[in-house]
Amino acid sequence: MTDHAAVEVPRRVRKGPDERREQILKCARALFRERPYGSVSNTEIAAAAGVSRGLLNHYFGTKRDLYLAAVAQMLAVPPIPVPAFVEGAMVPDRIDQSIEAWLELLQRNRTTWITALDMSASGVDAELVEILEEGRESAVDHMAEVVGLAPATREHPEIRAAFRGYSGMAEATTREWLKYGRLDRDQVHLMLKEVLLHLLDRVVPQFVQSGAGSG
Amino acid sequence: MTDHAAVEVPRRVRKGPDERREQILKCARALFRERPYGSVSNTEIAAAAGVSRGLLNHYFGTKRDLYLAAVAQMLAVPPIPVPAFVEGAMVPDRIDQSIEAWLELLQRNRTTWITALDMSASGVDAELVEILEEGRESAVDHMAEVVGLAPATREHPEIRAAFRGYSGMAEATTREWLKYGRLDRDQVHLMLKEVLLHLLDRVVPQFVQSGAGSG
DNA sequence: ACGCCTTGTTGGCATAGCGTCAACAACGCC
DNA sequence: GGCGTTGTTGACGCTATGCCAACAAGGCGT
Repeated sequence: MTDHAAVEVPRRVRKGPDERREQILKCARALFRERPYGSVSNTEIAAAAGVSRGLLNHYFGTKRDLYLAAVAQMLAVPPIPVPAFVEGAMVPDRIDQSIEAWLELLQRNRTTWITALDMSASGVDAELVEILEEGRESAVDHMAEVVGLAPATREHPEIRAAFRGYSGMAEATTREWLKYGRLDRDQVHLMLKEVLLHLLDRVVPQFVQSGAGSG
Repeated sequence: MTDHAAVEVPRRVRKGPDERREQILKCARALFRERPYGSVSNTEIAAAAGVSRGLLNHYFGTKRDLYLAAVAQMLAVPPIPVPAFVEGAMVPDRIDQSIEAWLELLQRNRTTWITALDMSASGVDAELVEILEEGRESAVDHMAEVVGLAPATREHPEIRAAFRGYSGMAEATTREWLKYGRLDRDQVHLMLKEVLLHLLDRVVPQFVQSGAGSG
């Protein structure tokens, strides 16, 4: 048996705010990943974190805020593709490499990405939509960079919008691949590459032409 | 003052189950369209319908079921594009007409479509994902019909999957158009048409070729 | 080493929302 | 006109959230 007058482990361990915050977020993520918003109670999260329920409100205010924080953290990792920007390479090659790198990243973060694709929220919340939109926005930025149209997107919002449409296809396609297994990686690659090249070749020029003098 | 022995308007009006059901659903739709699930209370829905709260549970069981029923009704309208199947017409023309009809339909049901988009964007629980998937599925069926690949999709699941990817782009693109106004209708039309034709021309053949002997 | 002060942490309270159920009443029928 | 059917209600129990005052762990000055 242990020394009865020894270490005296305190029943409450006091941690710094940031550390505690992260610990709670970690447990919240794990639970929200598994079950929809409404079915996860604050009590449950607190128990998982070994913490009292009131502490969640202390750190995050409301349950929804905790949820949003957790979601934002989940989305923080996957949707940022690697640069793969090779100076002087031809656009098709850059696209090819970039798609390849992106798919590789997704495959490695498979489960994370899948949950990111269909997240468990119950109900449609404007703030949540906002967070998701921000994730796509950065994806679009990267894409514009890769294809060398970053300057053009600043001048032509339509091009940005077109890329957002494209990334909608990218999401749907990777879902077919990773979640449902109805496409394989090569097929996804082919489709994304073909469509992007075609967009650059046929669609973007027309957008630039028709809306040239706008603003 | 009124005749004290006259019409005797009954304080409770008794309606047939179907009629009452529809009435409640109508109010529920209106509220769920405006605000997220968690912020709409059953009490509120009942009040809007001029009905007691318990009646909602009587007709729909749980609040979630009522919500799902309302969502299913909202989605029932838009994702079913009109046939526009003209016998003997060339595929590009059929696509053109079909897209045109689809966009027209969406424009008329603008708000409904936007909420549908937000729902699929912010994810939701498994059941709701299921409902949304069903909507996409029928959209894919229709698309296959229009482009004359209905038989091929039965034999080649990859083609179906490719169409699902495409409809992901269609959703994202129409969101840019109707929700954010960053594309106009003609641009959406152009993009959808170009990409679909390109898919049929370059991608589908390769899918058929490489996976031909499967099954 | 002792005690004070800061602040991380807790438990209980008040409130709101959901699902259930027995009682009530409107409408059809004999 | 009485009676049975059934649409409809209001209250009850339970759970979950947000709030708040009390508590205590760890640092700091003396």
